[in-house]
Amino acid sequence: MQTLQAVRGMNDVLPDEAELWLDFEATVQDWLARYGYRNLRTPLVEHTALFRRAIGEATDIVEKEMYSWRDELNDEDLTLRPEGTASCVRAAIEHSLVYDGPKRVWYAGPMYRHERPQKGRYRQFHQYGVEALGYPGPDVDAEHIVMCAALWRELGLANLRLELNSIGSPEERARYRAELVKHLEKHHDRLDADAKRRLQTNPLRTLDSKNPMVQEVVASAPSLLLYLGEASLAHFDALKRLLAAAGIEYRINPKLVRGLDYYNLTVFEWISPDLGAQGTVCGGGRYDGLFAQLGGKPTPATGFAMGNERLIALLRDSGRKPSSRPPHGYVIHQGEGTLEFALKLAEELRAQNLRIVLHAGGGGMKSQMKKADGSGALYALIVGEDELKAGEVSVKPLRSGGPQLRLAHDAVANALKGS
RNA sequence: GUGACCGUAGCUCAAAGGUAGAGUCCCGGAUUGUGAUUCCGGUUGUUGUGGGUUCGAGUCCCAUCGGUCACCCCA
Repeated sequence: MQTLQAVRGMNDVLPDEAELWLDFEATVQDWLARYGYRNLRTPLVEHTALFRRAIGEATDIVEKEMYSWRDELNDEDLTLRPEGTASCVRAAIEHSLVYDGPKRVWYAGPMYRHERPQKGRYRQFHQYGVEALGYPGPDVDAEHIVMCAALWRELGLANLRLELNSIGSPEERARYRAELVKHLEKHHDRLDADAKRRLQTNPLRTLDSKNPMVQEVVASAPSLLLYLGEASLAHFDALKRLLAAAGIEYRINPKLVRGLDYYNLTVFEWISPDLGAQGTVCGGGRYDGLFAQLGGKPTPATGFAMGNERLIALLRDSGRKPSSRPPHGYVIHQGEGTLEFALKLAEELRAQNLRIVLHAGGGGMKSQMKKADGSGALYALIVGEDELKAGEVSVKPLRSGGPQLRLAHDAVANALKGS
């Protein structure tokens, strides 16, 4: 029979690696709590219309990357979420979450985009997302960037750089867009197919093209920053002042536009030089128009998301080992009636908050000792027929050179705790 | 979606068209109740899959699936 494999671009995380994930998740969740963010959980599946309206019809995500299907049972068009912000805003509107004031929330979980997998890019990937709903900024914009910097410090990631831009209001962007299209059309013969197609759909995306020829055309284009009005500039300046006061280094990148339509004003990305072509580990920005666009009351908001796979890859490459929690004891049993005793002993010890592995699967003394060693346990707890008769346990240290002791079964817990 | 490179034992890798191997891991034994070290022995497999060329294919060709990296895109 042909064996089945995981779906392309969707990966198993085996226990050795999963331990690093657990450490990462514990660090992130503790960090979120320290900033006063609360968890919001939304379904992985949403109506397709949500993403079409939130992310934008002309974006790559909506045009070609969504896992969408028609649920014939209900006559509904459904989609596996390609990102988390749209769901958060939908939930906030649906449950009037910001009715009694703004809210800080976070979400986590898998996202799905049908792209060709490569380093740092998978069809199922995982994000932590942070959203400040109902805050006009720029104070929370600064908070988000400052808290990112704190997390990188805590994770021991020193090599990340911050790129920052303001893309203004929709009106300012529309005026700029018209000028940019004029400029690009003057150099029409030097544009590649993508850039030509985007003239109609999404010309701003051409700004961060990697094609050298297109880059030359873009380099001579007017800067988006020149089209920002007074209010947008004031917001941007205030953010820059707050970052300077917090000692955050950044680089203004006027070509940073981001791929989702809902952004306005602040946009930013944290980028690692150590991840190849997919260097962005975290990105986000302000999306003041999204609530209204999804039918809610106009509500300012801002947020960002980080990619677990990419951050964990950096942790792994930096030599980070998962914190190990080896068993305190591995219970070996041999002889008539010893399993019953061993089972009770293991439960007693676990009730004392000790990590105890009870040997299963039979085998001789020697092979059980080997399993005890391989488990990483600090002690082998041996129950043979002699011990059974006396109600005792032989306790053998496996990691230190101490002597093997023979203890009453109810004295074992203290012996293990004392180590 | 496009391109380049790569698929051999659970893992890391050899075998330059002529009998598929090593290390590691795993299992057993060296005092029938004692691990990790040492010694001895043992299983590693439809060479990703399907075709083709050839007396003969792990090796060459085609297709397909998968991996890696890049384009594209973004977390």
